[in-house]
Amino acid sequence: MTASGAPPTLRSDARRNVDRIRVAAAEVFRARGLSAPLEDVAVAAGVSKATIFNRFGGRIGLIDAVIDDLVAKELKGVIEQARAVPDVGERIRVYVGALRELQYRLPAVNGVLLRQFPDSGSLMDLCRTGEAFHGELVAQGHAAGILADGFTAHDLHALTIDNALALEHGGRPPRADYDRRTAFVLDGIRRPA
Amino acid sequence: MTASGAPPTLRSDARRNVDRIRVAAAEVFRARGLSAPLEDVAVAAGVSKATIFNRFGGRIGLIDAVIDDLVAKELKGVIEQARAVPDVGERIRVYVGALRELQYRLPAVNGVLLRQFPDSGSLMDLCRTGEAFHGELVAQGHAAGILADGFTAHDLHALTIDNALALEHGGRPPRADYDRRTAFVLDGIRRPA
DNA sequence: ATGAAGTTGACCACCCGGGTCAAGTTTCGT
DNA sequence: ACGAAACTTGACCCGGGTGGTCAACTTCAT
Repeated sequence: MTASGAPPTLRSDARRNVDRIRVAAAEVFRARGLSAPLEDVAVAAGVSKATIFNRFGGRIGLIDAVIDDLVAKELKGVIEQARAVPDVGERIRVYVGALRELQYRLPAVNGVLLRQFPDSGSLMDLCRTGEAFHGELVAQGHAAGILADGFTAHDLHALTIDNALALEHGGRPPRADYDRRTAFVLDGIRRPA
Repeated sequence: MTASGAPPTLRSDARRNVDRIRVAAAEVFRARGLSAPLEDVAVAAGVSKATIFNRFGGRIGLIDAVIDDLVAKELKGVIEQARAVPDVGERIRVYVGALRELQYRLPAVNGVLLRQFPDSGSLMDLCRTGEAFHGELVAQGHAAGILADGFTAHDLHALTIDNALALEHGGRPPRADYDRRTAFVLDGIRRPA
């Protein structure tokens, strides 16, 4: 049942503001993570903070409204990209590399991985999707015998979490350093030849 | 020249409080890191927060007063322990393992590695000591040809920093998981056979 | 033009920790 | 024992950041 108490259509100015806020939130969250001050989103949208509360109910509502275009598409893209790789070893390398690249490029994704807003259903769903794929990938890796003994899906997840924390609280290292370290990480989790 | 404006000796109650605060600070910092509320240190010492300011001037002074017994000894111990290992590969493994163990066991050490209080000279000195040893170790590792190509002292430092951030902001994983991941880290930075 | 929808700036509450100060308490020399 | 200096303390202020609210004003739609 649809809520019947609210008017079915918004007034034109309200609709315009909703759109502006969505766009602004996407920009601000993209660049500075999901914890960026709502005040800044409001300024970027050219509205007042109160309007965000009026239209979205708060940060969670706003995240739910933009997470799909912001993070879900990119993250799912990385997973699909990896799934398309036929060789298991290469698949794991592609996935870890692409995910780390995404974490570097899109701070918002770290908010998802870190479950920064457990009250956001869409965020938690997305996080679970990622985690499920980790399970899949690690199972395939062990089946093919190319992962280090004892390496678990949990370990893979911890890898991404630790990287998210490092980026979030430690800042981004130069890209070259970051990529080099990605290679060390990958070497550490594969079975020694 | 010694400051002549201040009385050379403290009154007995003041001396007692200084000792109590030092002990309490060591305990609290040890268990909860160098950012633990001074209020908590005061309570543990059975004095008021203001007394800490009277006696130590603030957090920095307090850190300077306890860092040696708290962290410096342990950290230098790890370095000496590693230096005593004859084989280079083993030396690196011992050092990384022992340092990670220390980071897990003693949150205060992470505050040092993260340079949480740049105004504390003793803290910064200690941090530099560690960094210098990293340089030494990596140079030896490359000379012996047992480190991965392109691995730098900076990378080793980043490894410890990232781990510090993960422990600080992500909490401690079960010990078994942590140790297993230590092994993956080590495998990732050594030259493939 | 009018009333409802919508917006807004200013405001409140909260939490947290660093830091300060007047007033009260303890020590110590005489 | 007593007075002054040393010392401690609770209560206070501050800044910084965030979620959230509301009366008054503006804009839209009919």
